[in-house]
Amino acid sequence: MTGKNRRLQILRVAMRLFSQRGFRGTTTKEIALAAGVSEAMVFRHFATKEELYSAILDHKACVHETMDPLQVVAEAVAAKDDAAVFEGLALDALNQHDCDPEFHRLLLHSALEEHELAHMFWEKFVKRVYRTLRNYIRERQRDGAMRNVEPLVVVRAFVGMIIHHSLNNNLWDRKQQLLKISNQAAAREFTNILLHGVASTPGNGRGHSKMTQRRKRSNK
Amino acid sequence: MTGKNRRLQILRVAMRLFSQRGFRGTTTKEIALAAGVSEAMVFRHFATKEELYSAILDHKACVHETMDPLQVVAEAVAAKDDAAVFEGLALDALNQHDCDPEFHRLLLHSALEEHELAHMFWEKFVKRVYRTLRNYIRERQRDGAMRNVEPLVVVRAFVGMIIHHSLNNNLWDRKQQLLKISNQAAAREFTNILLHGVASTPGNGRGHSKMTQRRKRSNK
DNA sequence: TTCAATGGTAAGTAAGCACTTACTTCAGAG
DNA sequence: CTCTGAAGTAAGTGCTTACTTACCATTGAA
Repeated sequence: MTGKNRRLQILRVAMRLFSQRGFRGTTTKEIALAAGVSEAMVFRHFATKEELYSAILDHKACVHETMDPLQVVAEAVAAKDDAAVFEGLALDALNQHDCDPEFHRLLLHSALEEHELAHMFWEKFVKRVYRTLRNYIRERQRDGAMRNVEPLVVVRAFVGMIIHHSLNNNLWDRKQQLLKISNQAAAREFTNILLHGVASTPGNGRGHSKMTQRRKRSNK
Repeated sequence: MTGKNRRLQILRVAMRLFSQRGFRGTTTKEIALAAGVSEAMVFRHFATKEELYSAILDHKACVHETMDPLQVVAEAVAAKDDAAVFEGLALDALNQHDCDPEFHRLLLHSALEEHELAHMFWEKFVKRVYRTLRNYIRERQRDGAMRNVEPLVVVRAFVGMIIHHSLNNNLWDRKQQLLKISNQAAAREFTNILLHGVASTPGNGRGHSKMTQRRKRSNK
């Protein structure tokens, strides 16, 4: 087997094991065994265990940091079709999580271990998602299509529903005993709740309702 | 120092360390050092490291499994004041997470490591929360105060917002750079989104009166 | 005074860990 | 055929880990 292929194979095996047992919970011996080579081979390709970990994270993260979060629903954004925007995003995220649950676990592990990946992921991916979605919501608020809630709160609520649902399905309740629902249906329902939840109330035109003004900066 | 006190002290120290670095990431030596005793002392009180871990989890879990999730908002439930019910629950949960972030981390670690605590917590606490809230929502749907969404989806959406917000604040973004908001405000906004999101639509039922009287008592 | 119970430790041990060394095998270029 | 370089390994090395042993020191009741 060529060096490059071997390297990639070790990387993949290690990723699987790290996501299952965490960084500290996985030994280099296990990785070597699972890859069908000797431990020395692992260290020929990656100087240290830490470097192997970083290589995985870099490899995974670079996929995320290049893409535009709203790209997948670009035309819905252009058409200002809120339902299509949010439902599309939700569905995409849920599907992504389903077909790559390892990454989610890896991220959690690294957040708990305070590895820099967690920070990187936050900075390069999460922040951008929040920013982009906030801008979209702001625009729709100016259009009078949504009430004047702090956009970031709306983003958090929406992301919360989705991430929590995924976390449930592939960490806590893998058999979905508590709630079994297709990704399509989940995306639709969550979007429904959110959009009704932030819709401008009837007769409130541009969203400067009593209700939204009443509750600004209530405590000091 | 008496045996009982020492035991408790070791337990607390260990909990702190486990929540910071995970089970495998924490050595018995570190625990002993942090408790100001020798390693042998740790093993006098807890036969194995695993037993120490279990003791912590049992100790923590027993608090949760005895209490009724809706008890904290019992009178709001009786009065069918939806806003007070959900806002109260949200606020209570957020405050709980704030004053005991260790438990949240411990839970995540144990879920990732597939320790039985995670399963226990799910069975004995989460399931009950879901069941109780579902029943409440069902009742309010029969009252005509909420539209006919699958109640468990509503619960998941609501729990998702809250848990995700807490997770953000004490795992990913401890400085709250992305979104800084008081627990009161967060509870209020999330509840607002949810209740508007599932409110019965105009002309669809008899439930508007509740909706309009929702916010008589202002925030403090 | 004695002595057993209690709270505590210093100094282990065996296994496991990340990482290294010194070696073999073998395909292809000259 | 010979030589080179890359793929691969067996068998370490030294350190860390969970856990143990054998011992010390104080206390308070008999």
